[in-house]
Amino acid sequence: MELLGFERHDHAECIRDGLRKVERFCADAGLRLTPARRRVLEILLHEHRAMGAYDILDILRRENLGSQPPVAYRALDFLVRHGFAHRIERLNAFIACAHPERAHTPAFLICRACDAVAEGHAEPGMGLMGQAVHETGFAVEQAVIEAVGLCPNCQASAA
Amino acid sequence: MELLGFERHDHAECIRDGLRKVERFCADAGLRLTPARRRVLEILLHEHRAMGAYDILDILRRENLGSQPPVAYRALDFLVRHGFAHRIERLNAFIACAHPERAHTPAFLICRACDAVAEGHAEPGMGLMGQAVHETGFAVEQAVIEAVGLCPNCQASAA
DNA sequence: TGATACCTGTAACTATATAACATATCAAGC
DNA sequence: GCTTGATATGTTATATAGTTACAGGTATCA
Repeated sequence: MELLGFERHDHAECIRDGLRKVERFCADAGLRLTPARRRVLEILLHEHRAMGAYDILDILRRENLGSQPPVAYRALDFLVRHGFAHRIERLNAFIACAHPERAHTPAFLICRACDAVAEGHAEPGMGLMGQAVHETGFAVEQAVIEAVGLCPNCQASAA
Repeated sequence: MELLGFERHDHAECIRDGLRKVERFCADAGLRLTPARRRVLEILLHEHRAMGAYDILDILRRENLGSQPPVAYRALDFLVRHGFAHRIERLNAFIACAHPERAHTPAFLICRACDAVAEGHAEPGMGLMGQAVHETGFAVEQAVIEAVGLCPNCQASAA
């Protein structure tokens, strides 16, 4: 499992890189990365945390990119559908994907103190669920794996 | 991983048994299983599926056990807090716990066709998340594991 | 250049969840 | 029994999250 999210990094480069990868992917796949969609992705990459649809909408509104909820939800739908962002069920929020270059089942570590979210990835049908799936014959199409707790930084602060 | 939910069973007995276990636990632990709480648990056991808070509230209303959202949410909070029910994040819904007798991390298999939900249990810190937790030092307090797909019955119907 | 598919704008609405505060009930110690 | 503190309930209002529906715009390609 690969992680990202609790460490410091060159964030400007990380945003540029994220955008570039998605632009590339869209160009190759014939997807339309329209201004609203691009801006929402940029916002998510920039904030680098899980954001509610209405938080995003507030920003879009200020920039005259739309004022009604569907604007945000449509852009988010697009990003999630194509794996450029993920929805965090536990938070009713969205976050840019940490490695959009390949398909994966994301697994999130959510810090309840600082709200940081780290994304790892898990093989579907592995570990925990693998056995259950095998026993019952359930056909998994999508998996939600989210852990809530304290990140290393907040554990240190608490102690 | 133990499963429950896609098979037929003696449901009347299953409700009685579920209630009895919780009554027993509350008596032992000095918890107050008040009429509203008891009734909500009974409803969840009876329906044997994930139900929204407002579905439950409708029933309570008909029975004069309360008419406003907090009535349902408080009862559900109590049940979830003590492990007698679980919240399914993916569905914004609640379901009676399949084995309230012992603490566990639930893992759900959610059928998108018939809405049945099967509950298994997972050791926290095992499998997928174990390695991530180890690598980062993240302290997991609670885990959400939910898979969406097709249950065996619905796969058969589809074919 | 017209058909088609896809994207956007906007109003209204539905669903889910919480805050706040007054009142009631319970259980323990005096 | 009475008081006290903790816990539970009733109720109004409000916050937050997400969808429907429909009119109109834009890109693409035959």
